[in-house]
Amino acid sequence: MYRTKNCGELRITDVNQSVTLSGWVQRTRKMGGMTFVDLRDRYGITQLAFNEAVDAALCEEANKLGREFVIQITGTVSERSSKNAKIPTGDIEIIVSQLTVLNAAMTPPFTIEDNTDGGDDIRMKYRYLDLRRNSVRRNLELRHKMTFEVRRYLDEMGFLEVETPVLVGSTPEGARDFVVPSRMNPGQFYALPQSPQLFKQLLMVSGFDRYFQIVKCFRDEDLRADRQPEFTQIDCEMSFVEQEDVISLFEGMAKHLFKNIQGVELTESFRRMPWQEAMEKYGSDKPDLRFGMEFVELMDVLKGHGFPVFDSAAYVGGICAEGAATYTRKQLDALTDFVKRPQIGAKGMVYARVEADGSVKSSVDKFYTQEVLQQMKVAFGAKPGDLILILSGDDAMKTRKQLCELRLEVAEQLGLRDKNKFACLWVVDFPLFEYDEEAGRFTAMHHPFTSPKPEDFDLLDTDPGKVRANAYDMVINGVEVGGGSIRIHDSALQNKMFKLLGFTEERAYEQFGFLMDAFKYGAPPHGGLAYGLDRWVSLFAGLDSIRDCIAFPKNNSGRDVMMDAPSRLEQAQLDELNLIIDVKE
RNA sequence: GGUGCGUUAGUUCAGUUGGUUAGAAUACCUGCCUGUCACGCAGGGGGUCACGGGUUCGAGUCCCGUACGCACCGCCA
Repeated sequence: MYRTKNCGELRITDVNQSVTLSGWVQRTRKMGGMTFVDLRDRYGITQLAFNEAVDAALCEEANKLGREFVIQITGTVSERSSKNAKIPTGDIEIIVSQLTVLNAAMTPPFTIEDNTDGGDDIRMKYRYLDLRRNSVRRNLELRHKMTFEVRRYLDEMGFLEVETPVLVGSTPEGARDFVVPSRMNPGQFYALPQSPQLFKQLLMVSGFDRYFQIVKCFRDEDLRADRQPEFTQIDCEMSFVEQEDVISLFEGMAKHLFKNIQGVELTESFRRMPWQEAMEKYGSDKPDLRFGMEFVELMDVLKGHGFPVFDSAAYVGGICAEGAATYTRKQLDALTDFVKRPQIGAKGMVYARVEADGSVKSSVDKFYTQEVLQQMKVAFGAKPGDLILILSGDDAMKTRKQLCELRLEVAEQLGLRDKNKFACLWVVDFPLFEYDEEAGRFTAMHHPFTSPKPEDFDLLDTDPGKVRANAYDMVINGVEVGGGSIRIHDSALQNKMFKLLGFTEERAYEQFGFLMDAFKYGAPPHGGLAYGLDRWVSLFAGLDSIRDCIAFPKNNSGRDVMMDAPSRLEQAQLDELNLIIDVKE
């Protein structure tokens, strides 16, 4: 037997027990005739003690142990003469009588400690060593706990977990597909699913009623800190439901997770915000509501006073940062540079500070009377000590997005984006379509199976851009953790959608014929939602990147640097797949 | 496809105005040390300054290009 106890469970009450432990050598400390070894496994650290005076040969063996050696020991649990209050096993140590080296280890390229000396790159290359560290291991434990609680909740609610295929057909809409060549069908390819969307809708037609799946999804798009090419969704679908039913059940799941994972009891209903309002007040469809700083539109107040930038603008708006009048010129210049970065693209930034006497001092004082500036102050409800920041531009939507970036940056600087605080909301009433300038046509904002709101049906023919969808996103702290919609279950309406999206009838049938056929055989009204597991775990763990809660993530270029994938194929393999590679070097 | 930042010891980084032998911390090795737990003390080894080109009497340092990494924009129904 390799072990009778693990390295995290022995306590003072276990003294005098004989135990066998196995694990990794975290560190050895030689103190003359005494040698201490910290033995680690995933449960904790237990100190081993060797005494030269008692067994010189054994002590000599212990002195030869290197970091990360895998060893097995047998000994007696003993009370320490000097205890370590910092670790749970700190009251005891093992007086070792037997030591076996199960496997020696090379010196690891970085230290396996909470505060490792390793950078991201090297940690990813030796991810199996990185995973030995507490911080990374804890993230995976949290992930496990979350999927466990999700299954518990959904099972209680009568949901059935059904697996759907990973080798599916490619569809042109949406993100790029990862494709897999078919050996048995020369020249043909499978795609990896971007989501099990069609399958879960078909399961509703099949009468499965309440389905879920914790499932890998694949999108061949550029990566970000919160985007991996393969990621995990908690994918759900329900029959005979309206938007309200879906929202209420999955708000319940969110609350279940908050309670059982975070220990936070959320009693109030999540706030609902129409998409239109989110865009106007926060310049984003996923606003961070941990703090205020709502946009205030200033067209009426500031236009027509001779400041050319504002006079010619399509949008003038600002935010009020409470108590930020202490910002120095240098800090304000830095903020101006921030919004002028190419990624954000603002032309400039105007600031106005409310002085102790209530007067307003602005960077564009010469254009405005104190009276106008006071009107502005009133519009924000600003107090002495507050700082007003204003952006303007020719494109209202773009300017709002710039103001959104500024709002988040200022909040970050003021410490308002507290990782231990959570602000949950539903963004609802998304537009059904958005206009794609490049393609010169409407595309589905959510996906082509999303149903329009019945009261907007008439607009489908007259003004598609104004049609609102039965779609909803759950947003926590500015992170879109999930989203869904009530689907179309009527083949005529689905046909109409495809037509509006620029599909010919033949093309629509070729791509989605099976779905339209299915709708003709008795499809129940249905709808659902998918949560992004990786993002949600990151949120709960306070991580900056979803990579930290994925055991073996891809790097920025979509590579697995550990196994060095993707890689070239052997010619024989290419031949078998009927593939000719033509890479332009 | 684009923008910004970065690449120096096993690792994390510093390296001034371009100037002699490129440093620190940590890790590693050796010795000392009987209650350490980030042990301590003494000593030691360890460098293709990412790669290619250019400027210069002289380049880790300046310029151009390439590769790689990170963040972001586009993209992500």
